[in-house]
Amino acid sequence: MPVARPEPQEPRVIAHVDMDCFYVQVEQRRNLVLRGQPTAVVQYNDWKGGGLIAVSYEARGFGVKRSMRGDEAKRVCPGINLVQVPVARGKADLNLYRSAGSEVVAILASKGKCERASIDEVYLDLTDAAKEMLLQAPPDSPEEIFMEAAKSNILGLLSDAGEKEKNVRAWLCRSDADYQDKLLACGAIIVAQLRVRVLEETQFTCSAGIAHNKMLAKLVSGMHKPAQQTVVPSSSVQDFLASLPVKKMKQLGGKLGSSLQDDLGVETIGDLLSFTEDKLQEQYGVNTRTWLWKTARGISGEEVEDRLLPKSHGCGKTFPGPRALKNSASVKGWLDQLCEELSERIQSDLNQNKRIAQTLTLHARASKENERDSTKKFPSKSCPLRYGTGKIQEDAMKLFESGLHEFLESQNTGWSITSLSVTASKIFDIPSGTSSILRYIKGPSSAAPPAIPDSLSVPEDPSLDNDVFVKPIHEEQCQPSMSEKEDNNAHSASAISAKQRQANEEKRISKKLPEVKGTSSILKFLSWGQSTFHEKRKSDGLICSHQGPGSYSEANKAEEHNVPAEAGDRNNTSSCAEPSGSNTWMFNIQDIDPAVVEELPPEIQREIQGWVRPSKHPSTKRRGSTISSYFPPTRS
DNA sequence: ACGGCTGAAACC
DNA sequence: TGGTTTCAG
Repeated sequence: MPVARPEPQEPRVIAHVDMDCFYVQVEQRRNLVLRGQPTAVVQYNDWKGGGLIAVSYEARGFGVKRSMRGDEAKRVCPGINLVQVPVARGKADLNLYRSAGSEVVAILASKGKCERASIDEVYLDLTDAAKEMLLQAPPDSPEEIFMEAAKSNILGLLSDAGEKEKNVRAWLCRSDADYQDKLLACGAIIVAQLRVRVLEETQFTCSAGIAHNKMLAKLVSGMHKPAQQTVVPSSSVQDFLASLPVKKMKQLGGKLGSSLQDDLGVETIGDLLSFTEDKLQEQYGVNTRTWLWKTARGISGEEVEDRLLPKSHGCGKTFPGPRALKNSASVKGWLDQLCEELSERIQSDLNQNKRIAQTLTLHARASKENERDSTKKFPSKSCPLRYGTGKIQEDAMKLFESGLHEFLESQNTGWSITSLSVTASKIFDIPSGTSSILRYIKGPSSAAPPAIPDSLSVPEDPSLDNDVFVKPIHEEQCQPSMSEKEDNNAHSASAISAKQRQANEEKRISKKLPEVKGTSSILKFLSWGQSTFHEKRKSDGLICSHQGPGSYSEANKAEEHNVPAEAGDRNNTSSCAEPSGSNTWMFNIQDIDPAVVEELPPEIQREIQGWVRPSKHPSTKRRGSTISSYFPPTRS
């Protein structure tokens, strides 16, 4: 359900930039022969010619649509070029398009706050830049840029045939305009400039919408395509929305939009205006009602987030019909492939952007052998993410088994899996100055060395594959890791990540967030007597097993030693995949007593400082003896 | 037997 | 919270 946000009182200048048939453009840049030709990008050519995921404008002219099959597209447009998405590890590999998207983001982020909305879309908050331009009177922009801006489409600006560009020029610099329109005009010029730069530096064209909020900018960015931009002056909003079909509005393309049509007879956004809150009251919750009310009036307070990188990484594959997986071995095989890709991607994120993912989640779709249409769904499962391909594979398989067990409800029926996916989420920036901790996170085995002292290189260390105490590696021993230049899987240029990290760090401080939620790898530094703690699952909280002399088996023992919580202690712990028979306790990396830090090698001490802080974890409140020096009760 | 693969966000 | 659901492209 959409949620309305408070509207900033000051007028903003927001742009939404959308790449034109992006995957096609990426392929056309790789293979110039495809330029200007009817072209589509397709994945999996073996079944009915594969599914189209992007279509060039030439091909659209022939009636080729996204979500056609390759065969169908050939029928409609025999001359079409079908380019296949690269395949790696038996699945579509979108990295080529991801990094192309990053090229664009790096350019678009130069003029103001920039939010990566998807692989090929961004939002920009150009308010400051527009105000700045407005201070120079008259605004100075190169004629080349102004010419481009003059090609804008201005919503509500009536133009006699052939006079459009002249009228737009006039609109862009009319001196009697109100302040808001002047800001928008500057926004249009800035966006035109950015689009020219994108074209020059990447060879990609894009379209854009410029308005006072995200909703309106997004709404019009696709209105004139390709390679055009559209401006929404305040004065044209009412008329524009009045005739806009409800389904065109973002968030109303699905069930909510259908409900508005079917249940209330609302056909356009304008129709919504005649509905008072009372009438909507019977149908929808308060959030939806106020969102609808504001939306109908073109009001949207949603801010542009300062974020150039994705919040999660996922890889998945479907196994339709006869391809469904029916035994653990085949599931394991595919899961291994997916995890391999995921591991590679988060490793790139780590190396390039200094970000660590905390949670691994497994999703699957499944059906049971006999029950034709069991409504029962395969449950998602998650656990703390441990770096290293082998570990991810191992953990993912455990998550699968756990989910399968729950799915089957101890029935003895056969099953089949029709889709699998693994996702890495809860990604945090690593605070500057703590980067050497990364040496203890396993990197790609093919890693080549980077000799930069404070670099993020992650050396291969086979011992890290074992859940045992690992001695700190000295700087000299530091193996080189993958060079950043060779890392073509990377998500963004370091120029981006530096700027982004800076922004994130400021955000973190202002919000008083903890610097970093620790990665479980830190546990490797913590030993208790001759015991070793093994990281196990659960995101945020960690479930750890204890091995060594004097094993503790039951909750009461755990209590006695003030282990924060026994695994079954929390009502949702049962959803974790736990190794049967092992002793598991849950605690949080943030629960570590600062005293422990003193026992650690100085190098590590410095690293951990700032990571160790009181935990919010409710299950850590009990007080105990021995182990409390390691895992003190929370004060709070 | 399918649009496949991604991603974000709100709800409970 | 983690897990589910919705939406989008």
